[in-house]
Amino acid sequence: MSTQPLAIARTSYTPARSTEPSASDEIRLVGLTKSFGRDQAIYGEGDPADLVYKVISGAVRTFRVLADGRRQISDFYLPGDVFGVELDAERRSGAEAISETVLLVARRSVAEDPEQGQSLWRHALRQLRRSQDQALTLGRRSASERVASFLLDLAERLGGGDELELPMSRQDMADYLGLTIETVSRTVTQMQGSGLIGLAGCRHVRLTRPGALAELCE
Amino acid sequence: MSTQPLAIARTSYTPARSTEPSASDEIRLVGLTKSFGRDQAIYGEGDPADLVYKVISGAVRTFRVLADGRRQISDFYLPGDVFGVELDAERRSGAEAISETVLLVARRSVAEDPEQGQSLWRHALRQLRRSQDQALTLGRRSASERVASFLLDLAERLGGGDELELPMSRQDMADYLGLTIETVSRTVTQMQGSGLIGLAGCRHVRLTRPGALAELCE
DNA sequence: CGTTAGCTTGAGGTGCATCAAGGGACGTGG
DNA sequence: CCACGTCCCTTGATGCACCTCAAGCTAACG
Repeated sequence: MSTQPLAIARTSYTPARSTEPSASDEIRLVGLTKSFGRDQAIYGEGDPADLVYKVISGAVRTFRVLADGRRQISDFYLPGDVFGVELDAERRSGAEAISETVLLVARRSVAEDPEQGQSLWRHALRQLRRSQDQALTLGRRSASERVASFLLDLAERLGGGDELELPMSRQDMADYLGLTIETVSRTVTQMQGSGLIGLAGCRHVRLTRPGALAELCE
Repeated sequence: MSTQPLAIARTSYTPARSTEPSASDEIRLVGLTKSFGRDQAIYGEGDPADLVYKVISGAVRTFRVLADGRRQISDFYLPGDVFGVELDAERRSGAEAISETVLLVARRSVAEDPEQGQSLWRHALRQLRRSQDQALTLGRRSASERVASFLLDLAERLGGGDELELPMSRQDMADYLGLTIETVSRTVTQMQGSGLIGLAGCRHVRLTRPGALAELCE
């Protein structure tokens, strides 16, 4: 749980607007901004799905849990990413802030506006592609292959450099990759040992041999 | 490979039209029908993605393969299902007929027609939901839980009865569930032994205790 | 009635999970 | 400024679920 008491979500009453250039693929959202503390729930499974979100700052995880508590993280959302678009009226997964996070909140109808053109189904297809990539990883890759593909994907999403700050804990990585926290930790340590990556604190990673990492993923 | 020499795809030059009632969720396609033999490729990874398909009869698998041949089946498509809608101009996965199959083939632009309204993004979101379900299964469920959820899902898609004919081989099931063929076979045999299912030939399954199967999946 | 492709079954190995301690960083209070 | 607690990460020892390797078996088909 959070080290600080969970903040009540703070809603800014200054109307905000998504600032991205309106490339055809960008979903334009208009709404309010809202802040969330670490580990704070944004919505839960079964909640009404009448809002959509765009990450302004921070990071978000969406996830499903089985009855006995096993958790699978569906995806992580970083600044600029849109999440919360659902097929039905109810949430099929939960969403939580990973760290102190600011979101742009819009009514679902804004995203579904026909004015948006192709952007909504292109968004859905991008999500689908990511989910299918994840399924390939979960179904057919070894632990080190999973971690390698995760680091490469994250590095690219965070700007493409060879140095990155992990926004999430080892437990989150494990629940995304279908592993245990111990296996993730051991795998990262081994990668450091074999010179594939460098660590400066457990959250700061440098990809020293990105080519070798990519080979691991084929 | 196929027992019979792979048939050249037979194209019917009778214009055909998808016959479903135009519920808001149905993608209406107009095109030609085309037949494929067992294990025949419909398209391969990297092919131009300018066509979309609807299954008229038979069954289809889409899949990705790693460099060393490991294969992950993304999904199976049954009569009435639409597949082949892609984000980019190139296929990111391959598609093959599982058995003798007839498809309705349409230009991609037909599916992307704004006239279709919400049906396209609703289709993409349904696919996404299925893929996320699969990710939960691959990441967090045991072999018997995987097989149980697979059988329940398939039974529902095939009409909801408690008796079903598996359209695919054990190998296909294994590659969808992230297991080996041996583990799938053993699991099915055990389920028969414990009275959860009945088998009449390896392709014909009766769900004798669907409730118990559902409990396995939580 | 032989051939073959796919399924099942068995024996043994292994990659990752589980269980259990130890760090190390950070914040809090004395 | 240092003692102390807490949370998270790491490391070690052991176990097991599933994989691998290797035969058999069954059914469909020529």
